[in-house]
Amino acid sequence: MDTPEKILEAAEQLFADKGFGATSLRSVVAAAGVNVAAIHYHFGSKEGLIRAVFARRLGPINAARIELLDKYSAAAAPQPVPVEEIVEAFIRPAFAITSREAKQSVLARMFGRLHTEAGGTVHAILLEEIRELLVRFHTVLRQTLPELSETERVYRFSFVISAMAAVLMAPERIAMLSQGRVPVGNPEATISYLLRFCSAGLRAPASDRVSSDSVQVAGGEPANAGESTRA
Amino acid sequence: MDTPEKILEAAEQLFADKGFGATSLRSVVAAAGVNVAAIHYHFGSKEGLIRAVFARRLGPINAARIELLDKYSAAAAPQPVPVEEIVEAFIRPAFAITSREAKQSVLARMFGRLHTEAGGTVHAILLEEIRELLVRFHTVLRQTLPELSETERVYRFSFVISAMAAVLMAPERIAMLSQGRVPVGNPEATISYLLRFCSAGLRAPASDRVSSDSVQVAGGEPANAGESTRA
DNA sequence: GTCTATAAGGAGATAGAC
DNA sequence: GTCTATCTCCTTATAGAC
Repeated sequence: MDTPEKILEAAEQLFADKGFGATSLRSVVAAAGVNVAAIHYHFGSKEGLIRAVFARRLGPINAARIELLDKYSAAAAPQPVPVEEIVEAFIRPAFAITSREAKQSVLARMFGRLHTEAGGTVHAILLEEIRELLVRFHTVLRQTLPELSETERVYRFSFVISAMAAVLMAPERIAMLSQGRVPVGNPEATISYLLRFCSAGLRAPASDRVSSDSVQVAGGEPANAGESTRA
Repeated sequence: MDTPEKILEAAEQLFADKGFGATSLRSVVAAAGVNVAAIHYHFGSKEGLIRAVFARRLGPINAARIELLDKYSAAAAPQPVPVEEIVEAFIRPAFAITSREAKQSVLARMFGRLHTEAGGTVHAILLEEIRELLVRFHTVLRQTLPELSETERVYRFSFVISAMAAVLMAPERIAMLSQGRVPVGNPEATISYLLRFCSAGLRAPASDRVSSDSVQVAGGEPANAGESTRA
């Protein structure tokens, strides 16, 4: 393993454990067994390192998301994609990378942190990377749930992201919430719980009246075609 | 306004904006217009300050949560409390404190941060303060949703907490997710969206088979009506 | 109680020898 | 490419005058 890779591995682990802001470059080089100057030589700055760590992982995950969504889209056409499949296409790839390797949940926790660590550089990096992805998912969701106002649809999908991100970031928090009574760590079970909860939540009857609210989106389809109150 | 209070106000604002770890005591004293040494004189340390900031706010919110839950509990007796009311009892008090004063969402964002800023001191402080509250809510939830396994029930309530915390912490993230198309800031609408989504999610058909896991509780509806098995 | 001054150390980043 | 040494800045915390 060459020096840049050693640094990336160590940084990933530390970012997952302590967060981006709280991880010092000095702790990274100590964990990687390389020199202090190596990070700046290879990545330029701390922000450059964070960016590189993500670039290595976020791409494949988002590609898998799009691939799954395309698959479900094709299978459902010309009907809208079922809610469950939209949610699964978004959630599963984020967990998939976890169960493959021994490192377990390091990646998952780092990505969870990416969603919850607000403000500043990190948030900007995330947004840059997933903007296109979100447009894609919202487009599909709009067809599946036309009875929701644009606003409520966006809120609901943000709830899905939040629930997923939180459980990715700190699976052990679940155990804490239950005073240790509940086992933790089975990714397949977690995915299943998330799918049930989020799908039902997305499909809940609309809260907004569908009226003046629907916002026209450039390049998107007209929102709120038929108004059906479906559970 | 005396010095300790000035410090608490300024700290609250900064913690909400930048997070606990990223807020330096120097920025707090600068914002409060007091001296560097004042914090240590009045609160002993940074951790002492964090603790004091929460002690001032978390108590009343959790008291309001319990009060609401008791009210709904009494109104429903001897039936289980409806899911919507359990969720509302948990969510509304966290937003209520927001809309009262001009400070707007400072408090809300700080509490959101409290939920999402994982690890270390802050998490320990939170857990200490809300342990009793969680036991109470889970007890009520167990009666309302006896068809869920204990594990799935705990997961689902953690999703509720996550969704709420995320929107409390960064309401502007919603706007970002939607490329700025969606307006933000109406607390009552946000509560309404959360209630719909979370209630439906909690009430979704069980994913787990109810076997050895479920803790038996008296007085529930039949379990697992129309269940389509999905991984 | 409040201030100035300062201690003691960690942060990110860089220059220059090898 | 990798190292040592160092710069500059910022952090928490404290000592002691007023």
